Amino acid sequence: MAKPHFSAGDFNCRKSLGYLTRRVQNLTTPHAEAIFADQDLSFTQWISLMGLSEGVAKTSADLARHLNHDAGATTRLVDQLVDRGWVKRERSKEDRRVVNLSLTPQGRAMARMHVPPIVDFWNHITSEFSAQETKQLIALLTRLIARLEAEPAREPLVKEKKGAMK
Amino acid sequence: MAKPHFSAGDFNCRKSLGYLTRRVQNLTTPHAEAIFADQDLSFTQWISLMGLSEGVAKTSADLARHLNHDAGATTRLVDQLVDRGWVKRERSKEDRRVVNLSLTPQGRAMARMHVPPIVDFWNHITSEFSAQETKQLIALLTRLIARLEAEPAREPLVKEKKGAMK
DNA sequence: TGAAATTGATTGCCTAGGCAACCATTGTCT
DNA sequence: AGACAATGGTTGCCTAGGCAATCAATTTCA
Repeated sequence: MAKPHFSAGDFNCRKSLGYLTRRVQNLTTPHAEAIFADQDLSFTQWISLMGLSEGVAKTSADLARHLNHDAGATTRLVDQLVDRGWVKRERSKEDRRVVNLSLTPQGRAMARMHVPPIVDFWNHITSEFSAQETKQLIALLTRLIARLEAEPAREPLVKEKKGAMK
Repeated sequence: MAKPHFSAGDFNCRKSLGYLTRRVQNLTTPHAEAIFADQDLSFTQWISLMGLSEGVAKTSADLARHLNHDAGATTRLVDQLVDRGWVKRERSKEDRRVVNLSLTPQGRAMARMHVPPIVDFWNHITSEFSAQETKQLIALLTRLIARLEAEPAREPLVKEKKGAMK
């Protein structure tokens, strides 16, 4: 194992991956949400449709993991998508616990329709990056994700907090 | 302006920066929160203390921008930090609208105390990265952030959504 | 085989955070 | 100076999402 890259002693958030990735998220999300502000679907809903569209998720549980949402929240999210006729629920034949989700033609159209403004935004933001740099960034993030996915998602073992929340 | 890096036609979320950065966030946040699960402060509270500690934020409005939170939510967040004796509010002399925030010694200790486990986590995750690669990733993210900060945070101009939310 | 643990999904309940209205203060433009 | 816009902060209200309990189905393992 190589020398660690970060040390607590001279910690500087501006050089920490946690801070930087979070900051990217905090800066981009408002722009993405603005794109959906006058549409009849939210950014989160669009992400869900895209997740189904691209095969990243096939069930509610997939979607929950994908969005890092609670299972309950995801059920309600899917409810909305079903209500609007964008998603279809179908009890699985192989494993009767799972409910398979699929996009309706309208859902598919709704997902695809909002891709261009998002792509435009990112092209705008990365306009000063070279092709090489963009590629590098994508590759590094992909490796980081692979490493994180290998890491067991540890759940909060101790439910009680130290101090009373009151 | 160079050739754009992304196109809507052959969109693939696994190669999109929005998807990748969001995924990093979704995968890391649970780990970070697990670190605070048995403590008497939350991850968000710790981030706030760190923001004050590192001078990234000096006021409630700063903190709101920093966390990408609503001003109201931030007021209540600060309330909690003040109640616990970690943060002090002080009306500014120069601009009597602003309330300057500062860490108490306890607040400073609380912030610093939780740095090591976070750093350990990131060292663990990046253990297979070379020093060069880590540096590169940090540099690219930093440039991305600079570009995003230059971009005006567009607010939702049209308040009404297209379809009735009901 | 059968008991226990695991997983998927749903629901009720509760909290963190978004939205809007509000006031005070400051900056800007004429 | 005075009107108007912009900013900082607080509060009430509401919603999205977290937690826990529950049930059904499946897997694991003694």
